[in-house]
Amino acid sequence: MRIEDEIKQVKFIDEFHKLTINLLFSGKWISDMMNSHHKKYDITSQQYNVLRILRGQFPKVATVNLISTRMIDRMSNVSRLIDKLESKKLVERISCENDRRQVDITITTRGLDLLKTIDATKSEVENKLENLTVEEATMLNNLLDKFRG
Amino acid sequence: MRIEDEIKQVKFIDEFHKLTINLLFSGKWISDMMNSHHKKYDITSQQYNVLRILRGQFPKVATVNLISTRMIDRMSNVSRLIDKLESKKLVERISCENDRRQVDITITTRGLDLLKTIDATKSEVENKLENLTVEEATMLNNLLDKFRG
DNA sequence: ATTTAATGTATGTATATACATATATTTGCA
DNA sequence: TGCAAATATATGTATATACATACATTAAAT
Repeated sequence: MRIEDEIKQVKFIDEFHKLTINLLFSGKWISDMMNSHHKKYDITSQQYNVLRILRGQFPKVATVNLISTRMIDRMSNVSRLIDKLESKKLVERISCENDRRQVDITITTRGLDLLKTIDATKSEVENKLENLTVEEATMLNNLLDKFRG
Repeated sequence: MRIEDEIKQVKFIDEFHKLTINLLFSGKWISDMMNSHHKKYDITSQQYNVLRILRGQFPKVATVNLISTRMIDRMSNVSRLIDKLESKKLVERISCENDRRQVDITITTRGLDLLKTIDATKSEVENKLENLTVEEATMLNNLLDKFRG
């Protein structure tokens, strides 16, 4: 569906103006869909993202700092995000001995299982991906990277 | 900058997986930049968006309903957004006579002036747009529309 | 060695947001 | 006409988020 129909706007100043709105809209659109998928498993997309990062590190530990540099949606308070995951027993926090400021975080077996369950079910987003060919997806990726500079 | 460098992720399952992350990241990236631009003028991007919609209608009035169907980032409570704008005297609310459920909203002169000021200064986003040619922007727009289906 | 700066994490607080629900009014239909 | 459903907007509430700031620890400088 064309962006002008999505937001019922008939005219844009130019193709660039349209692009900023299209990017804002598409980003929100995809994040809403992912959120609704993750919500079925009682976590937020941010929490899911942290779990993915931790699985990528597993069995190595990760610090709060490392997590925040790798997050898609960087936020100031990763601590509270970890609080949530810890209370659900999806991650573990162990204070680091070498540098006592640091906190080492690992994903638990339960966390790994949850990820496996979530990833086993296809989200709406993944279905939408079928609208594009591999070539088109590659082109989109390159154009997005080029746009951000 | 390539998305893999932005979030320091080396491997993606495939080009589609990379695309979902790239879209999420790019959307957040652009919305953060716009937010910081709007913040200088003491409004949020959502409020800016509403003002733009109202200017598009001006001098006609707009209802809450019309505004919400045209918003980039649709939200449930446009009412409270209008509250904010009203208290800043950027919009006016007049209850509609024909249908007393409706509330007619118009942008004030002050609101129009603020928009003019904001749009006169180029945002970071607009500078970034120079990374792309018109052809590339058009291609991106088409690919985004096709992706959403 | 002692002070200062830098780093890593956590927290206080105000605001924003999502979601459910309420209120008022109008419409449609038995 | 009278009453249920639909529509338009507003509000209550829990949670999320941004932003500033605090705290503890380590590194650097003098």
